[in-house]
Amino acid sequence: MAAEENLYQPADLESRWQKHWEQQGTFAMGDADSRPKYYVLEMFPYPSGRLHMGHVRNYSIGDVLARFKRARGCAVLHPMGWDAFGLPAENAAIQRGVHPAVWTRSNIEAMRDQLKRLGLSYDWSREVATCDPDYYRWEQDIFLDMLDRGLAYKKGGLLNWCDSCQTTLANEQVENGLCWRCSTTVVQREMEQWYLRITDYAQELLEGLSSLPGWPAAVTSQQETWIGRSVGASIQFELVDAGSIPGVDGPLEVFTTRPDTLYGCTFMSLAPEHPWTRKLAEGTDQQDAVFAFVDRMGTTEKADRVDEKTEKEGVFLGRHAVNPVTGRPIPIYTANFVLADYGTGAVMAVPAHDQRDFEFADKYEIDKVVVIQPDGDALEPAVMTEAWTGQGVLVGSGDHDGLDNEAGKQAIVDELVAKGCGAASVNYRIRDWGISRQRYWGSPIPVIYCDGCGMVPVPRDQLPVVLPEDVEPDGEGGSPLIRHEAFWKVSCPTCGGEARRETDTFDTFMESSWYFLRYCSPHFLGGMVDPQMARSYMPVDQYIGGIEHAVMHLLYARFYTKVLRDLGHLEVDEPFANLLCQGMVCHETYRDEQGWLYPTEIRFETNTEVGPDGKERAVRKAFHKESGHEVTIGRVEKMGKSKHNTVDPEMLMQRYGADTARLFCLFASPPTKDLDWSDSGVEGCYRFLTRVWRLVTGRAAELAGAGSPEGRELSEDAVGLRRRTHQTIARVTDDIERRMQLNTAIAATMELLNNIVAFERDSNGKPRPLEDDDRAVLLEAVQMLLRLLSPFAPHITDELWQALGHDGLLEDEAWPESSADVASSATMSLVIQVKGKKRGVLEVAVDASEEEIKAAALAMPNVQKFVGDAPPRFVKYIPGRLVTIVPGG
RNA sequence: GCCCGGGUAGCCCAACCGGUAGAGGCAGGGGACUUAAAAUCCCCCGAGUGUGGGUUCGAAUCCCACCCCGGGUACCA
Repeated sequence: MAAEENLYQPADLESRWQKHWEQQGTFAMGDADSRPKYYVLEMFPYPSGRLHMGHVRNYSIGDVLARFKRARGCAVLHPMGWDAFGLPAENAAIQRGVHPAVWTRSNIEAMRDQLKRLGLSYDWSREVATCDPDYYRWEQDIFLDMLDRGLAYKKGGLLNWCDSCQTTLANEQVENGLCWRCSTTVVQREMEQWYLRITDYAQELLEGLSSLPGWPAAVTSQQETWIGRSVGASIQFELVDAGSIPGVDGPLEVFTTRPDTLYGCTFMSLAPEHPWTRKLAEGTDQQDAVFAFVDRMGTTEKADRVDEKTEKEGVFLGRHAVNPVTGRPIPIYTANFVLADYGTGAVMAVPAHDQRDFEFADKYEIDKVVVIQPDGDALEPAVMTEAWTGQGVLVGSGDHDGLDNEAGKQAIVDELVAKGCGAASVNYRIRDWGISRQRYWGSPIPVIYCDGCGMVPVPRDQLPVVLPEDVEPDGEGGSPLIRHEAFWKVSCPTCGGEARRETDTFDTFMESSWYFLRYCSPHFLGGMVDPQMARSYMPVDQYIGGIEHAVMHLLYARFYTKVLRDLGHLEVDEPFANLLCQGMVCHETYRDEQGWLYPTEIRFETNTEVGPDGKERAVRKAFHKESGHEVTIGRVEKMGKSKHNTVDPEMLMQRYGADTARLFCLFASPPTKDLDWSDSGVEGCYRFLTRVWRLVTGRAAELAGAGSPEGRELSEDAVGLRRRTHQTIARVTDDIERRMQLNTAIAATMELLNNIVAFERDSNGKPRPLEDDDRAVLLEAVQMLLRLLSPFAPHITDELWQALGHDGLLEDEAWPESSADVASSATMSLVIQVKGKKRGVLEVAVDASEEEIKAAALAMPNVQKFVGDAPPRFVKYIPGRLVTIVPGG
């Protein structure tokens, strides 16, 4: 018997269907299509060579949506490509002697193969790889446009430098003072590099966030914080020795959000890096102290400098400025807590009303002047223990005394404007995007430096500037392009003289800032995107990826979109209408004295033990497979190499097949929440598919051609199954379309299977013989089960669909509609509550009137017992749910 | 510190607008099948929702205070 059974063997059938889809072009998308478009996009991967479980989860979510929308009649654009430039390729080259291009391309091959084996419904004809000159040439082209418009510029200054990556980093790419990629402490270096004027778009980037209700608040609020808009005033402070200080011309400018406290400003603080810090001190008797302090700050790590716990310290510069409203001279200091790159790098210090200034003034015995009195309190500088930063009424502020401090802000700004030494002003924390990288494996920056002509853009007809591949990264520091004479030695496009090419390459976030556009017309030769295709497909309707890019990729892509709109390449303001950030994939950790262990090295034992409460409970222990010793089961953490708590998707696919891998990633938790890996949970999903398989293959022959259940006189059980079938259609549809709650959609299909099995079994749990009517109902239920399951587990469902005698693909079947008539039942059960406590259940016809229901509820013996004789205070009917009664008396 | 999430059976999770706390899976127990085991099938057990208050006829859900976990951010003038 067993030998004849048709076993579920995913490996074989999955590759068969994948080939079939590819040959049929099932997921390819033509451009002339009258159906409504739906663009579903998952963040494209860096081609590391192997998928990890986070990828599987990310792409499975997107694939369900793509397949669902296709079934709902949309023209679905669902592309995939490769974020192919970047450091790991160079590191691999240095460590293993493989060229980055070779390494990257073979990784792409391997990962594309893995993606195909997952059965993801991509239109592979749109695949792009960012390291392809046909791709990055358009980035170079747009860069030249930005250069023309002044949106790209080069400047020197202090930059974030990662010594491990041997390159500069943009501000967004420094996380807690560490490199986002390798967690090395970032240091400051004086360098020249290219910038994009993202600050020109700061206000629009901020305002645009409110047009994105489909984005998680966690992301929009992070971007809002990053952009950091502050409203206040810029104020000029004249210097006491104005005009006689070499290198210092004009007043000292500050930005403040508290112009209302200006009368209380008793000193100023400059960042050690402020261009005037040394100049002001030069020649005064403070010179040596100041220079020593600035030097010391220069060698202090930024992370330590900006730690709030670091004591405030500084040095008097030996100079004074004039408070523009009081006319009093105030000392100028340099202070460690003043940031060079925020505002003007100089602050007006109001010790009575700013905690930092308060501490600083305490330490250096600087006057505190109270200019805001809180309601019902009289602040006295001598006895204050901390600054008053709250609201109050202005005092000691000349004509403004008595004003509420909020009104005082405007009043004092008005005074400054009248005096010509200040104005209302808005400041942003975001700074321009530094895009030069001193690395090889990236797109060349298309400019040339000529001694005679200066910086010269590479003429358009010479694009792309192709990254030479006859280069061997050696880890010597600096881009190897510097040592590649054939690359950098060029003649000047303007004068024909000897010139040098730029040898830095673009930040790889440049490529990922517009790849979603290239997918719209991946082979277009006239520009980065065919405007007509951009019009057809943009914006992305649903973008799916990790939240780690909240202020890197997602901000840059929004910026790029606005720039490209202004350059006439597209018409949308925002690239991604809806964003879903999937949760992390987590796994238990295991360790022994030697360190972390991989799950594959562990064997488990479960025993029941009697706990201290006398109850029996299961106790799970972990043992090292090889040595047999017990190992510690640690906490559940994000899967990662460092903790060894990874599960390889490849193993999973080989053992259970792609359908199970997909199903588990979607079933174990809702898409936006973290997913705890569980081997037994995977087994459960496999078991579910096996049950579906056995059910359908066991009944296929007799079900094929069983006909429709419509218009038949059905048994009660059959009506019940039809009802569950149609209820399930409605639930799964709603769970995917409106709620994006894929775990409960799958649970609903599991429930339907349970109902189907209960229907087709006899009292001994064996398949029972079926009448015609039952066969029709069963066929409908089974077909709906397959159709509903197909976005999640596309291979097995196609196979079983065929087994039921269908020639076409399930992918070509429309999504089913739930019939409200069939889904509803004739009666409903209502809970009857008395004073909020459940006292009975009433079975009534669904069309019973409210009066009938209330009367029936009150008539129930158990209800009467609790209601008593007095007329009830009130009786309320919650339709379809319950009747609640409050007794009178 | 501040800003987001999250705390529901032994575990992962449901409960959508305030209306019967349980859909689904795992684990556990029992039974059927088997020489036996695995697989399979059937049945069963199980929490009162982190804590303390409040609103309500009724709270996992709303309000207040607090605890724990995860993420982000942190001298931003």
